Amino acid sequence: MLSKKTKYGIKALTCIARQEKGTMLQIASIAEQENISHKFLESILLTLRKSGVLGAKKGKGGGYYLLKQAEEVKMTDVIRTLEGPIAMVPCVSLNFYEKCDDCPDENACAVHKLMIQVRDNTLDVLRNTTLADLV
Amino acid sequence: MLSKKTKYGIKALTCIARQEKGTMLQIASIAEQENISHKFLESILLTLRKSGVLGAKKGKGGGYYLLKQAEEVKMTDVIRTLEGPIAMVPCVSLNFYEKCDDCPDENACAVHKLMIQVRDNTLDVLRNTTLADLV
DNA sequence: ATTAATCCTAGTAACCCGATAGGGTAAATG
DNA sequence: CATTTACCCTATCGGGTTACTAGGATTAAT
Repeated sequence: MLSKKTKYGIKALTCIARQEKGTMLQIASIAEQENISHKFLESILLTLRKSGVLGAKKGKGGGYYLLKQAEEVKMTDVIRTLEGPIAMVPCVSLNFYEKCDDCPDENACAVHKLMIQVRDNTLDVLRNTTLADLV
Repeated sequence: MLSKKTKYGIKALTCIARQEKGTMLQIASIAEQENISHKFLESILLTLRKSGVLGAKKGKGGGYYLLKQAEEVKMTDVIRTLEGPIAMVPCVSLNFYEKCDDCPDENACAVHKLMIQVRDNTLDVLRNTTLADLV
C-alpha cells in the first residue's frame, strides 16, 4: 500500500509542475487545493527539497518550485524518496536490499522468483513515467 | 511491502504442492522446513483452507493438502486472500475499491492514473503465475 | 520592525503486524 | 474407550510504523 506521504507528495509535485516556470507555490496553497493537512505537507515538501527535486525560497513571497524539468523527474526517484523500496520484498530490492532470515537459498525461493517479476514490471512503469506525464 | 503472512503462505503452498498427490503435509513439518513460527503458520493455513485452496484432515496422520490442481491456483487469488488488495491505492483496486476522501475527481488525479498502470502490470504477472510455476 | 513564509525537531495517538497463549474439537490407534 | 495427535479458533500483546501536530527558529520582503 502506498502511504499518504507518497500520495500527497506526488500530488503536490504535480501542482508545482503545473505552475508557470519561475513562479513559486506555497504550502498553504497546495494544502488547500489538494485537501492535505498543512503541517503534514510541510514535512513532505521538506523531504522532497532535501532530495533535490524541489527548491524553496523562504520569507514573504516564498514557496516551492521545481529544480529539474518535469520530464526529468522520474517516478522511481519520487517514490524511493518518500516511500522507500519499490520491491515488495527486501530480498529483491535494488536500492534497499536485505537478506531474509528465513530462506537459506534465495534462488530456490518461490516468493523471490515471483517478486522479481513483479518488481521488474513495476519498475518498467515507474521508470518510464515522469512528472510531465502526470500533469 | 508483502507481509510475512503472505510470504509464508506462498512458501507453505509450494511445499504442499511439491508433495505427491494424495499425501498430507503437517504444519510442524512445513514450519521446520521453512523456518516459520508454528503457531503463526497455523493461522495462515487456516485462512488458506477457508478460502478453498487447501483441505485439511484432522487427527493422527492428518495434515494439509491441495484441493485444486497446482496449475489452477493463481497468485492473484493467494495474495488477495492473505494480503488483501493488490493495488497500491484503494481507489484503483478491483476487488477492494474505496474512494479517497481527498480527491474530488478520480479521473483528474495523477496518482490514480499512475497507479492504474502499476496495478495492470502487476496483475499481468500474478494472473499468469500459478503455483505450478513456482515449484 | 513586522509580517509572511519555510525550516526543523520532537512528540503522540492510533493502527497494524508478527507472534504467542491456551484451550477446543475431531480422528486415528492400541 | 482412552489416549494421542493434529487441526480449529479466539484473544491478546509488544513493538513498530503511519499520519499528523506542536512550537518555535530562521529567513526575507515590506
